[in-house]
Amino acid sequence: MHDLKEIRKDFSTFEEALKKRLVNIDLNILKDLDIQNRDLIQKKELLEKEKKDISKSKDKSLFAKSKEISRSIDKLYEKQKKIRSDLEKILSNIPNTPHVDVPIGKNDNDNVEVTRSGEIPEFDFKPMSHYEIGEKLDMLDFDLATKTTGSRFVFVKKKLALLERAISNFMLDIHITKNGYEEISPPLLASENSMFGTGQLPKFENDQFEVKLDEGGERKFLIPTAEVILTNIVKDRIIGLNLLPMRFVASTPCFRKEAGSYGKDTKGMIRQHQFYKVEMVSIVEQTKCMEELERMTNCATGILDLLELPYRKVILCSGDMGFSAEKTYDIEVWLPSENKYREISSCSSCGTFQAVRMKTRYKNQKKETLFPGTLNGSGLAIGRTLIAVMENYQQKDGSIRIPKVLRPYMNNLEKISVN
RNA sequence: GGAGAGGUGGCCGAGUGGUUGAAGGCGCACGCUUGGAAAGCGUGUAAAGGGGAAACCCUUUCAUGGGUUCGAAUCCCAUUCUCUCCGCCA
Repeated sequence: MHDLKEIRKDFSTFEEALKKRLVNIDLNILKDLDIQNRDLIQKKELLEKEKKDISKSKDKSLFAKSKEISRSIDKLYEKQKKIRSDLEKILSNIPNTPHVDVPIGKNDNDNVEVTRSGEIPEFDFKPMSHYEIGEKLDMLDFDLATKTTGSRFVFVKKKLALLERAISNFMLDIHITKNGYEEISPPLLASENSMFGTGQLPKFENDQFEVKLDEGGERKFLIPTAEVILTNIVKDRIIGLNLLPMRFVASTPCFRKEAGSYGKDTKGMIRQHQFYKVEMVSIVEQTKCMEELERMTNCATGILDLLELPYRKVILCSGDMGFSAEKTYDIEVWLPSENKYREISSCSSCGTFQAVRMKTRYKNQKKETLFPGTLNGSGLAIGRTLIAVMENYQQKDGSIRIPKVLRPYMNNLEKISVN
């Protein structure tokens, strides 16, 4: 969410920045409400002062008047409350503005490749897709998932399940021991308020799985990414400078409705309602976002380097970024069966956008209270890493070689084949 | 599910109708002390909103929302969250 005070300073610049995101929002309404709001606040405060003075004076002859003032204040307050909630409604639906580094564009066609890395494997046979490999090995079972649950779920079985677990543990270990992240095993449900904090709500409710706890309390949602729960660790808090930067990592299941992607990636486990992901989150001083974004992206690509998988790094254009992001790098891994790169990680700086929503602040050196920057990135999507390993390491006989770094996590298994 | 207790500043914790934004402690910052550190001593240290070029001023805030009152952290009601005990269960 944008800080109204900041927007107010320069409406036109803000409007320009928003245009880059191709959103159509009439800022005149916002401007107008803001003026009305402040006007009402001033009137109300004037009356409050008067009332306060009477109460302090303890002059009985003025008590009746004080009561009258109370009624006027109530009226003003009702009006102001309505306007403020209108303001907040508008503000909470405005996406973050793009950082100056971000290329202007409409959609993923306008994203810009930054680097490529790794060798694209060559096969002397036609490489199979991960689901062909998996089904032949009887280690991926989509039909079974359809039977027990429904579409867009999968059973991963036997050695492939072990491989999936190995990938998760391997990534976590690297981030914890080499990259300075604190390991967290978080709740998989998030409150409505937490979902608001990171920007999933109110705008993207259709993508979320809501869970009924029949408590009558606050609504709860299955996390679409651990970003939600890890970032909200600092919700409603003022953080001491000595605690920054904070870096958290968790490996969790993620749940998404994938509304609006009907017909997309229906085959295989590229796009599921449930998938595992290792997620990194950083909370940093607001001046250090770009620095941290580079660092975090390197943590993600570092995993692919170790797994010896070919990938490229892409910077998303203004029109393709997520709601809360100010700058995003996607990392795309090579998938032989599709003969193209597919997203395996997305690292974003949200600037102060989420901090404002979460009411997270920190004290800087000058003891000023400021909103920190928040960043999140996959390090990496586990399901898609599994796919990438299967496809890039596949052998003519339908077996899969195991990347060297994963073998210690799999009893030194070198190859997955039938039986 | 049954019974009870409680939500106060960055944190802990006093405070039961009138300068209480709120004692005390911890933490933090600065200064003194020291060869340097620790300890010790001294000083300072809430947030949000509004106004102002600024100094600064004003309003609000003791879980949330209502109520009583000229006046509420303090009294009443509702909601919510947390903790303890019992039951149930991984």
